[in-house]
Amino acid sequence: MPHCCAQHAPDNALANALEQLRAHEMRVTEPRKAMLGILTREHGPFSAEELHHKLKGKSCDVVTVYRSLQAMEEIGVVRRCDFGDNTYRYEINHGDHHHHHIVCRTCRSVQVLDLCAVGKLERIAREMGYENITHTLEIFGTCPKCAKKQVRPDKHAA
Amino acid sequence: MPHCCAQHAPDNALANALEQLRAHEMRVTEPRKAMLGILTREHGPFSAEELHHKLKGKSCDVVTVYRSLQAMEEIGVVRRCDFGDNTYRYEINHGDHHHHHIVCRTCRSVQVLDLCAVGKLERIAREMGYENITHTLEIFGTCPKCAKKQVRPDKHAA
DNA sequence: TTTCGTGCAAAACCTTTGCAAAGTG
DNA sequence: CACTTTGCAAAGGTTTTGCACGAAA
Repeated sequence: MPHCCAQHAPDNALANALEQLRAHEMRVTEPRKAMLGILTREHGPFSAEELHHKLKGKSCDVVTVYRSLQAMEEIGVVRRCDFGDNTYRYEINHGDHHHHHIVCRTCRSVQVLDLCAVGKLERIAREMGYENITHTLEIFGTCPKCAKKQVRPDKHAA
Repeated sequence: MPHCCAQHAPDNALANALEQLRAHEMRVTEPRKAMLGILTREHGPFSAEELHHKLKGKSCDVVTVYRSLQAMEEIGVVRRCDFGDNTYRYEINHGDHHHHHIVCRTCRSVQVLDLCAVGKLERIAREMGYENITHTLEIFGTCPKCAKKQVRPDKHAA
């Protein structure tokens, strides 16, 4: 997949992320570099388990993955997504240029929606005195494939 | 709190919800009536535990609360919110007229944002062939109160 | 009566925590 | 060297599952 702009090319994104760690007085460790390497190179949010699994060689404990993701989420290096299956997933946070997801209610497949229109809500929040504002937005639906083979489309439909 | 319109007055909302259960061939049981009574009368999303706690007298098992909420979410009677603390919370689903929340990153207080601007994204999803489309949108920030007494505002800031 | 919902108990699951050892700046 | 991060083991907490019983349509 070609990248929209230089800033989001894997290498730059990785360098950026590491820079953010330093800016927040966080240590740049092997596990963190490895995790961010994956998150900047591969696309699509991963759960802590999935990410840990991808670290095969230079493996570290799953706990470290959890802790790192949490720390990096707090400083905005990664973004946390909730796809409604009791498991949080993380993706690299490209700042302004972020997107959202459509999650199939049935097969849990994920597609990207490269558009965000939440500016109005964030502005209101800011006017209410909130700081460090972020948001999460996920869209759910039944994907075309699943809609077709649905046995009883109305039973579990909204 | 006065209600925006008759449709969202507690009694009507409750009747509506029960009607939706029947429309989906779901049984109208005591626990479900009680749960929906609370969800239509009291405001603010509740976790399964919280809801169960509010059922004191006509109590049922927590498991039933979990199962009912899940079932009612699937048919769109309630909406599930993720406030980033590993606990799902549910609120009655007023269909079109829904709102969103600002959650304080620090004290977890919640305020309502009575506005939704996700139409564009939902439209795109529909054009992609998705059906039964819904979404979740939560805004996070540090509330004014917490921003003031923050010891090291930059350490955990985005 | 047939199907769906509930209770109870137990499991599954993801995530967090404590503490000593190791690594980073 | 001071401070942060990691590993391991264990706990925590929420949510799910199985099965027999009870309730709704």
